[in-house]
Amino acid sequence: MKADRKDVTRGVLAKRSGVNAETIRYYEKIELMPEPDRNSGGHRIYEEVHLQRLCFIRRCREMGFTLEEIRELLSLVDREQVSCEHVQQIAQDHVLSIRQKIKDLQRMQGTLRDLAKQCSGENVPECPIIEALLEI
Amino acid sequence: MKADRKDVTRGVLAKRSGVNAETIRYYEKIELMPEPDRNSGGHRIYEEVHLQRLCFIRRCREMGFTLEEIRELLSLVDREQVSCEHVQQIAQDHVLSIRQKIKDLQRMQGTLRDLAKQCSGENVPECPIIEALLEI
DNA sequence: CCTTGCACCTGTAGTGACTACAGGGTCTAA
DNA sequence: TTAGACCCTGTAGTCACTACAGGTGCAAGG
Repeated sequence: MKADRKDVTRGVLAKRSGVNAETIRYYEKIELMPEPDRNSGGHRIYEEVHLQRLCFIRRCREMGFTLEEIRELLSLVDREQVSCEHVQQIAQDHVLSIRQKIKDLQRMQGTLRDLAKQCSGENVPECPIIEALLEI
Repeated sequence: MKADRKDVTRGVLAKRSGVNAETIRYYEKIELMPEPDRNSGGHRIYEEVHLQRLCFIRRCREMGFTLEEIRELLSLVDREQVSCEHVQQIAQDHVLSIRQKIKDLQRMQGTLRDLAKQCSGENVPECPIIEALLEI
């Protein structure tokens, strides 16, 4: 297979998918992406199916799914055994964990704001934030 | 220095501070915690000041500060150059990054709920969540 | 005094999800 | 033809821990 100027190389796939080129190699290594064909020079040449799969992964990552969760979703797709029931279970679990993270962050924000309220913010050498944090 | 049943060993410090015993060793290695004295058998023996510092670190971690941010806060304390101005700047930056994280998570949650709404959740072999994620 | 068993010691490797590098080879446009 | 952009490989680094292996110290019970 000779090189062709229209070949989708790793860099091109990276740009089209919005996934870093090194990350694509990483996904291949951990077997989240299949090995593509190579041209005569050993360069990876991708097909449309790779782009679709990579975009799927990117979107899932944007929604905070872990790679293992994505692996599970992809295995349903690969085995053509997608069922609403199963997918919705995974999605629901994920929503719950997001909700917990939001709660945790809101608590942090609250505590930090309470502390900052006691603090003048002026250039004085005694800070109530530090004092509070140092109390045993 | 002989061993003493009242000595604060690493395990005792771990319990009192709520920080994992291995983590204490890690904090020492990265020079966030100072090296304590050792008894004749080579075991670490901690003082009150270590407990205070470790609790400070734990509280900061609970508020989501990175170890590098904590290092900065601690260096102010160590140099006795705490100023409200500086501390409040660090705290404010941190509040902003927390707020951004909350926003990101809320967006995720929204998208995921929109997707899930289109999904019956029944045991059917075509899931609109997957379909949507697969679209290029 | 001796033994048992827990806590401690050290250094190192693993986690997740990448990212960056070194030291080479390939490809393309001027 | 050649410069330089891209690609190849394997490996090491990131963050904040956590877990392990293989050995030593210590306190309490018999």
